[in-house]
Amino acid sequence: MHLVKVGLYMAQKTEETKTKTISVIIVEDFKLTRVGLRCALNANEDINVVAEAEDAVEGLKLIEKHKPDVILMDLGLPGMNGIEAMVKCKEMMCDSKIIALTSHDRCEEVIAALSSGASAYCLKDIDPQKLADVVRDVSTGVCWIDPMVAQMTLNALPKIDNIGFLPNKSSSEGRVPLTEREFEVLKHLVSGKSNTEIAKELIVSVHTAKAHVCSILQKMCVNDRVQAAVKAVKEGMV
Amino acid sequence: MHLVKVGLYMAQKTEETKTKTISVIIVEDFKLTRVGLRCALNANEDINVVAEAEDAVEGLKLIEKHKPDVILMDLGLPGMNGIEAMVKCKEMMCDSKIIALTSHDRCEEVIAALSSGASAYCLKDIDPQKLADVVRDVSTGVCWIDPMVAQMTLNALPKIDNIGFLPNKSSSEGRVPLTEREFEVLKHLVSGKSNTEIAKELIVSVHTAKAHVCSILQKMCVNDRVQAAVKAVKEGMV
DNA sequence: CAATAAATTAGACAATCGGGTAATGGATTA
DNA sequence: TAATCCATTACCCGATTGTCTAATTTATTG
Repeated sequence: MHLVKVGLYMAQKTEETKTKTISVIIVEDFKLTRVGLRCALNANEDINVVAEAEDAVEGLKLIEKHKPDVILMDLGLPGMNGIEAMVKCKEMMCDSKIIALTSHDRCEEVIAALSSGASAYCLKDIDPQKLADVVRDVSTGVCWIDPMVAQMTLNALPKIDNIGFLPNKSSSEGRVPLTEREFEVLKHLVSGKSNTEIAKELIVSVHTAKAHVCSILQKMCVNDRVQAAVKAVKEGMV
Repeated sequence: MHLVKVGLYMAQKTEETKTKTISVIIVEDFKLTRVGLRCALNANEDINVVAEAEDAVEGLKLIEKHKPDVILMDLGLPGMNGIEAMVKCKEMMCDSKIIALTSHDRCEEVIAALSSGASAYCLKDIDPQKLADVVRDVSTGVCWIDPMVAQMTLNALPKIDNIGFLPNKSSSEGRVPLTEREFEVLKHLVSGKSNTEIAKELIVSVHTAKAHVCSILQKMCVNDRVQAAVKAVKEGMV
């Protein structure tokens, strides 16, 4: 019975998600931990540790070079800490998902990490195989938070008055989705670039950039790029 | 390979928490969805759906009676909605972990659910086997959030000043604080108002508004109002 | 009291923005 | 095949933006 289940699960995995391996970069100062992480992850054939760094500066270089799917980031690094590194990472328009890894469970550290770009928070005593699962989850965009700190994270969320919460209203109804290209433009827009700069980045004319921005504004139902940027940030579109 | 992993994981579990199977209660108004959920979960021998309810009132009774490990709670219930039910659930000192289940991806709904007692947020198009994984995860206390809404949730977390995190850096050193008036202007700026509109709101001339904006940009070390707005939102200044 | 900072106003200027309209080629779909 | 959507480019035009210099008034602080 159990065998059947696992079999089914693997078969399903193979068809859907496991078409390519997940590339991972490890940023961790302790050599021993680094080796342990690498071994634990590389034991999974769908996960591939492509590089390792022992400090944030080196890590950022490797991240920019390899553009991995997932980054395992230790928070307690010498020099630039993991949180600063994550912020820098986001600034360089990096799409990699970040797993914050630490042995601490201080509330501020958890919140700081998650609000600075981490998609997951793991304590270092995590089961190695579980970590592999988290890597897979996070690579698809899931937010995963260790049991030890999950509650304090949830408590930190702003309480929303649930009056006026209407189950009837369908949200994404009249919403026109942005095209891929428009999303690219939106990212640059959010980073504060002018149309000219966006055009330069995407190697198109200013007219094209303007056309995309115009279209974005209409689809997002906003009047100017500031509103678009704020809405994008608040709704987590970028 | 996979078998070994499952074996190890279960062995570990057995010592700690999983001496018995995970009991689950489903609260969902659509009969068809209810059947689907039950089948998907009961196909796993370590998960046992002990009861089902089609509305919140009935659900709460069953929860009090069975005290399940995990509750699958639909948010769009008739009468008392899922969020109210979760609040009531916490009030009755219930230790069950709650998975919020919905097809909506509205930001307020997500935050409301997670801040009202849910440990996980799943969209209904989740893979059935994945849902079983989430049930296992959540039963150990993990916080799990669907990729579709993960980013917006993380963005809702309060931003913590991450400088000063390390013993090295002295925290808000070279930072010039905004004046009260400038904060007012910033708020309007973030809401996407033009200088003219800001001036009208504050009953000052456009020149004044512009002067404030100019000063804000310099103090925040950004080049334009878009960057200022994004930074303000990201750092939770507004 | 004097000095400093903040808020206010003004004029001017180059650059950018947002909204039109319109055309072309490529890809996908009906 | 025709229709549709997307990306691209172009031009025009009025409105807006960001920076500059410069001046006045009002608090606040030493």
